[in-house]
Amino acid sequence: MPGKRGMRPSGWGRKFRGCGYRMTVPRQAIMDVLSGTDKHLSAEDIYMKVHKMYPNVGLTTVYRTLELLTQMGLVVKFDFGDGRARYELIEGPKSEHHHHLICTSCKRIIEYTEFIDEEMEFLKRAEKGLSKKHNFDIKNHIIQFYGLCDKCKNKK
Amino acid sequence: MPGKRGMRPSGWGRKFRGCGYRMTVPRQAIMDVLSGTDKHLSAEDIYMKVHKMYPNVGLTTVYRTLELLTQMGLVVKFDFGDGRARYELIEGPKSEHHHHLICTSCKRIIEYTEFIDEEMEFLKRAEKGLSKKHNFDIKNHIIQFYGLCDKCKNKK
DNA sequence: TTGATAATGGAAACCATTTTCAATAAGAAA
DNA sequence: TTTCTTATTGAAAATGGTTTCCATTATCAA
Repeated sequence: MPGKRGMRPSGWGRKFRGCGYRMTVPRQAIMDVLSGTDKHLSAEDIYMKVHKMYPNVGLTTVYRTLELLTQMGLVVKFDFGDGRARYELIEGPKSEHHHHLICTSCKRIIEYTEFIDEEMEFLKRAEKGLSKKHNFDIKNHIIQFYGLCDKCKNKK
Repeated sequence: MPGKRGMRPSGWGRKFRGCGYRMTVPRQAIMDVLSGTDKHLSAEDIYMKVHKMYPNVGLTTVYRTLELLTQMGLVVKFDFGDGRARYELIEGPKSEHHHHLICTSCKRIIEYTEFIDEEMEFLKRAEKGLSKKHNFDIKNHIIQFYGLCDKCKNKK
């Protein structure tokens, strides 16, 4: 007889309730999708994946939930310049801390996970200083490099 | 009789032509606006400023020019999550290298210029390594910190 | 000065995201 | 377990920043 009386509350449920929100089927489904991928998904991507299991969950709810998660600091919202936002769980089991190179010519996105150690060192100091000076509670960050990818730099 | 035969070509004109583009009145006006501010302006902001001097320049042209400048690597395009992009000249006379803190609750943007020295050190190494490994020609970067500003962290 | 064509502007189209609102469901209280 | 308050939802419509279309104009090399 595992568990004490009904189902073990999902870790996410606790998190939602802790912030004063309710845990619902659509929200659970969206969390499942987000924590089951290591890619940066658009709202529509997530909607389609959720839709397979729960066809009655609407796109509107996906947007609303993503906004909520972003505000709660659980999700990062990226803009790669192609007109639709991408979302990533900040610390999923599959996720690895990474950043992006963005080609300003062909809009290609390259992920990289190198130099995270050096980055950490710099960020630790910067975050500490910025938190104090601006009285700002830093929860997350993004770093994006812009330039020309190997294909585009040799064109023209 | 200053200059040699007509006007000295604007530095920007040379830059445009060097990339195979023409220098035009709207483009010059947009460059003037961009290099005359130290703020991150939206396309509409720029359009309105240009409009005062050249009322016949259209918003479409502003968008097109900003896209061109971004591709040329002269301008950075920011997304602060409020539904409209912001643009900044990378090295204007008034501009100082800086980044942003973004409050995920009230969407407030705080600019900071501190820790640029430490940043430089980290970036120099990262850029060198990333350029080599991914054969990517890095021209620019953005760093954004997300979290709660002083007002929002004490709410609720 | 001329001519090829890049650039422009206004209107219409696009499309990701948000708003509206009546119906539903989560979960605290009884 | 049932009740009740109200947060949440879904579908459709609205929004609004950005792009596309296309006929006209302007740049600049020859």
